[in-house]
Amino acid sequence: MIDIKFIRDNLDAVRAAIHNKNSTCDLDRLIAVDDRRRKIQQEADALRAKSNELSAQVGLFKNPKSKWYQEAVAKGTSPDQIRAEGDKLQAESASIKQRIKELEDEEKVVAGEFQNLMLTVPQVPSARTPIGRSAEDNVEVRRWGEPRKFDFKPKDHVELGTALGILDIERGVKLAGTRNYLLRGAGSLLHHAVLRLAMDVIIERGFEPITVPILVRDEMMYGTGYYPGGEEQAYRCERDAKSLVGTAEVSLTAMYGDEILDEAMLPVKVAAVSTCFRREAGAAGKDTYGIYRIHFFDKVEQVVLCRADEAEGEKFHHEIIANAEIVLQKLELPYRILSVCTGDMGQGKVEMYDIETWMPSRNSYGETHSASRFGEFQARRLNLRYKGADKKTHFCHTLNNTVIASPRILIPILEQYQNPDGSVTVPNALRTYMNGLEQIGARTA
RNA sequence: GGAGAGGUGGCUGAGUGGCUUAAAGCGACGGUUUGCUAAAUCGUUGUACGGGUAACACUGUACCGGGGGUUCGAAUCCCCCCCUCUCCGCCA
Repeated sequence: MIDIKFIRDNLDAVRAAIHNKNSTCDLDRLIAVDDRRRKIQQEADALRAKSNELSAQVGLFKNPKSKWYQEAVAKGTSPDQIRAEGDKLQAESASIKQRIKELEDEEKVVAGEFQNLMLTVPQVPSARTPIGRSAEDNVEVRRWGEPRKFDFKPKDHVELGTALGILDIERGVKLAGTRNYLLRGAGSLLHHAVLRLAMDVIIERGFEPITVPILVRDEMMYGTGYYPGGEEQAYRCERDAKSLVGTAEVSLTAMYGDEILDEAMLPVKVAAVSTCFRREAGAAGKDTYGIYRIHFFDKVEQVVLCRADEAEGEKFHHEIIANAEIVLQKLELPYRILSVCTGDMGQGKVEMYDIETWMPSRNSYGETHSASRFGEFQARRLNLRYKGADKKTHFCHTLNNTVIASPRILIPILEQYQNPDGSVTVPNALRTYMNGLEQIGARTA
């Protein structure tokens, strides 16, 4: 959500954002509803003021203990006269109440529509964000590392993992349906090793590790911008009005919602490893092979809450991207960074970069990380604020990025590190997390 | 899951229908006093949305966990929900 005042003052910029982000937000309707909302408020406020005034008077007339009453009696006014006067005012008050009631009913309807429209207004993207319709218009920023050139016919991760007995998709599907899997033995160890490495890196970079709920109240989904619109993508537990998160970003970002932080607490840098649940509705038939697009996975996520300062937000954006790069570089996996275009970035984002890691079986880079900067979009929805040195409260700015998501990252690991005999060399950086294991499969001796 | 007790400003805590624009204290901020620290003393002290202004000032409304209701008038009475605590039961 962005500031209605900002919207009214920057109609052109918002209109452009709606167009460039392929948003269906009806800006004209929003402005019309807001106009009506303000009119109603003004009228109702005036009536309420009048009503309060009358009630105060009636109070004096009806309360024999009041100073006014006692003075009136002392002056010779009879209790009957006072009561009659009070009844008259009371009748007048009642008629005003009737009109207030009507206005309030309309206010409720209008405010509801206003809220719904406000939730659909996109954040204005940064000036350097490329304008485009879809993922095809994303712009590559830089690359690191060289994709491996194989002198034998490389296998894909499913062939490798199944033959090694570390990946069992069939039984995963038997248990839980399509897009499910089992990781076994060294596969499971590899999965945990990657997460441990990522946690160690992010902690070393100054982030507080936090264990968070992954089944959260729906309002956290609204607060972080996943709802409305993303309900189909999430597993909702309707009878509890809660949802399984698709990322720990939700819990980490909403953690301080409805609070006013001391500026000295900022920036808040937190990270969590959590299981992530995604229904992948609408993705039927897409990436059905292997463990690329699956219903559950584990992810180390990093979140920064900082002051409402554009430059500071940009600084932290670079920082959280660098954090993810450190992990990939430790794993010696080639990757590239994309500046995500307006049409592909999501309504709440100011700026977004994806990191794609080289996946031999796709003969291309595949998305493994996503780094977003939201400005105050999420903070406004979450009512997440801080008190600044200027004594005023401001909405925080929020950012987040993947540190590592597994098992998707196992795709490039298995495929890049495979050997001609079908074994897989364990990346150096992971060996300490796997009891020194150097190779999965064929004998090392 | 059962029974009970609660939820008031940054914090503690009064307030059971109208002299409450939420007492008092603490904290914070500002002034005075002071060789420094401490103490004393005086004052200020929330949020949101409107109106107003160049910006202040000023001003209206709402807010005592959330939402409804009763009433001319609700922190206070009624209903529903959420949360916390205590005891019991169950349990990794």
